[in-house]
Amino acid sequence: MQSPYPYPYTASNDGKEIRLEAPVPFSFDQNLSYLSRAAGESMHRVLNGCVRKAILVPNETEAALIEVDGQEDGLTIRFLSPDRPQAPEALQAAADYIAEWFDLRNDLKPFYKLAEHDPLLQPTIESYWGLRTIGIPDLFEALCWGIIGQQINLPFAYTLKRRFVERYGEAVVYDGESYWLFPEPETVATLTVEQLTELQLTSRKSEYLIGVAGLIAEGTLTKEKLLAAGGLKAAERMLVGIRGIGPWTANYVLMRCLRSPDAFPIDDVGLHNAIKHVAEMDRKPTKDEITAMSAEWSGWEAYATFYLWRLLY
DNA sequence: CTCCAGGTTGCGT
DNA sequence: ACGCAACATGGA
Repeated sequence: MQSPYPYPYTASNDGKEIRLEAPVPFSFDQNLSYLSRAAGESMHRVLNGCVRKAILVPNETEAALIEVDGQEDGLTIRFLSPDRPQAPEALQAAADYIAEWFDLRNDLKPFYKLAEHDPLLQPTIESYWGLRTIGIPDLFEALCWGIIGQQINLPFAYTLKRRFVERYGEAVVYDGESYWLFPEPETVATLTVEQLTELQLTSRKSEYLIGVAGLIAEGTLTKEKLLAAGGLKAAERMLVGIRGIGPWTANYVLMRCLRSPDAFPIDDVGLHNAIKHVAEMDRKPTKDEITAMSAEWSGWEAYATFYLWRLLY
């Protein structure tokens, strides 16, 4: 795991738009298609071939609403709100957010090379050429989403997230639509279990969310500490030590937030179903079978998982 | 009605 | 270390 560098961008003359180059393989359409797939998603909105999302930028009290458009070789990010030229820090923050969101810092060519010769992955790289693991750059959001999604079906998980976000988050309103910011850990840390069970989260998940919020609010748990832990396994141990975070959630977060290409949520039932489907099995694979099938994915388990998920979701 | 969902904990062998 | 009930509710 490497520490992130400022992602390069070029700014337009009006100071409201930036352009990022994307490394090959990249397809904006594939990534937009992924972002469009979940009707219940509350953290972004796909409109007219673009995706809109509210983000926080440094030195501003007001959240920004950005619109991301793209082509085969890059992305364009426009500030819709506030509608004025942006400070360089805000432009850089948007560039870095998008680079994390679309995983522009990982070079996928080695994954494509190994996938070409892999019976399970070969069909996926043809169908989804240029798809990147769409991320969840905010650590608290990634952990909450992992916890909320534990052991329930995906549509219900989206419903619970929406209730949580719309109750405890803040919104930027634009064109009559609300664009939500994820609730702050400082806010969630002070909630009671009852305030979350009202939303139909289980009392256990409510405890987990409040606990994780506290760890992040007090600075005990940060992305920087996870990145500095000393590799994937050390970061995983750090996460699994937290109540409510098991191996699945830890690897899910390492994959979608810390951008570890070798994170591997091997217990994931969606992965099991995808393998059953693509390998034309009449039952789900055992853990040992998955270990055998994934032996050649070494270093790219996260991408293999994400591409296989795409077959089902 | 039954079974399964993008699992984890805590307690029992 | 490994097995297993409990958690709780929605959707097929």
